[in-house]
Amino acid sequence: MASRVMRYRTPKRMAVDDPRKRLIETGLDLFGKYSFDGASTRMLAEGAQVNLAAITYYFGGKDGLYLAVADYIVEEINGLVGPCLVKAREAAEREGLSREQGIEILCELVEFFITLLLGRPGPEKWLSFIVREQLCPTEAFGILYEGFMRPMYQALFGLVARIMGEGPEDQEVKLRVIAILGQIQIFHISPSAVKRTLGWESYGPENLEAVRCVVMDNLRRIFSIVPNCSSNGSDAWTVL
Amino acid sequence: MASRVMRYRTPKRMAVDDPRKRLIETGLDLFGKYSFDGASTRMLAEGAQVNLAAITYYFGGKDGLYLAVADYIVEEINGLVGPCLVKAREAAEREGLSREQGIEILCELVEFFITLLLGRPGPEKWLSFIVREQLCPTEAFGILYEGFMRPMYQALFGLVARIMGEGPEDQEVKLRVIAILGQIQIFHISPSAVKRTLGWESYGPENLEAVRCVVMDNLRRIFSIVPNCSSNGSDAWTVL
DNA sequence: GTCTATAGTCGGATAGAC
DNA sequence: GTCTATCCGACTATAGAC
Repeated sequence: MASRVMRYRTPKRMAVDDPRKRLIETGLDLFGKYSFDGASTRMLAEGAQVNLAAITYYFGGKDGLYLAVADYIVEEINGLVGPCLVKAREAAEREGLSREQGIEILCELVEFFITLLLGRPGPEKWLSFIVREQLCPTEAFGILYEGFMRPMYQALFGLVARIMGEGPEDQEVKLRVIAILGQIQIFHISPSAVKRTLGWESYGPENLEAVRCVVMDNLRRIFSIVPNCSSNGSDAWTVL
Repeated sequence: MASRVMRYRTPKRMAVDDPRKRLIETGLDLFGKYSFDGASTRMLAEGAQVNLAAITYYFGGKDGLYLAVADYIVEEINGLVGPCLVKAREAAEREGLSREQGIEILCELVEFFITLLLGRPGPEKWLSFIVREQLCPTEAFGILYEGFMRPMYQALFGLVARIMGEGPEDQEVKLRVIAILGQIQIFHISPSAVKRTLGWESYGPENLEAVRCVVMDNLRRIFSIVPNCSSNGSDAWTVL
């Protein structure tokens, strides 16, 4: 993949103590925490324990580092969820896939997302960065959207369309998928409110299990029956 | 209410052309769009069409304006959702409230939230401000949380606890409420991704109706039956 | 590749006229 | 209350030694 950051100095290998990598990971942390303007080059250099001038040397400037962080997020996410999406795409096109099988694969996928996002310390940082780009999109948003959002949505749309017996471009399918992702997303995006409300200090294993349990249960309920949700006011329910 | 902003210059009335009010509304807009650091005092003054020195004069500085915006958001939200929360609290304590009645009131409440947040141009600005405070809480987060989040959560917990036949402090009740709010929240927090994915230019009336339809349907499905979601792995379903 | 020193810009706050 | 002018600190970027 011809990454954008390659326009500047590129090392042979990305070693653990590579100043380039340290800068990107510090950028992910600080841009996410404090926003682009809130994270100064001095903070970034100090956090990565590199010299101030290294930012310009490696990335051409603060903007370049910011875009490199976006590239980094895309690579990390695709590395982790890529195999799952392949599975989802394969299922969506499989001949004779039953509704139950489809739901089961969707459940596995959602469960994977929950564990991935809440279970480890890293991914919470991605979310802050991504959310800020959603609120006020810059050039980095295009990298994120085309890099992992579009493929992820497409895979989920295809699978859920299959479950609901609709086309992957069906609007209700898309809205249903987005709503489900919203249930997961809120636990990352509103950690302060969630923790304060629930009296949690952090997302420990038992808290993660409680979230997983409720979201998965909601998911199964939502797909147990699918209605005709047309805007003509019809409330007919059809069992597929 | 003894608002924090009252520590500085206070006008007799909050007129439409009041520079104080213009600054607060501009602050809401620009802090939400560009973050605290991203919105400079010069941008704020120009946006509100007041002199640069007015910020210090009225609010003691940029920080004071920021906190005043938080106070303003709390007042606006409470003015709009306050009556609904009263209704929810009343229902939660009503003698002989049936499960169906409880669900109906919950649906009305959620429907109100959806229309409120997606139907008008104003509230989307609150969300950006609030989300930024969630990602990186400052003193303003306490104002927001105590001002409207806690009361709102409490009211919803009480109602849903009643529907589920649990106490308002039950963890599953809380998680269920948060997940439902997540379904609504994602449409505000990820407008860029949602619009791009759905090919929407904005949240017009017909789009709003589509979102409402799916979220309300999910809501009814989730509460049609309530399972024992204990962590011992039991998958028993109990109809209440 | 790494570092220091510094240039040039822009930020928030303030003094003081009106 | 409103405005102009200005101070001072912090910021990003760069030149150039090593």
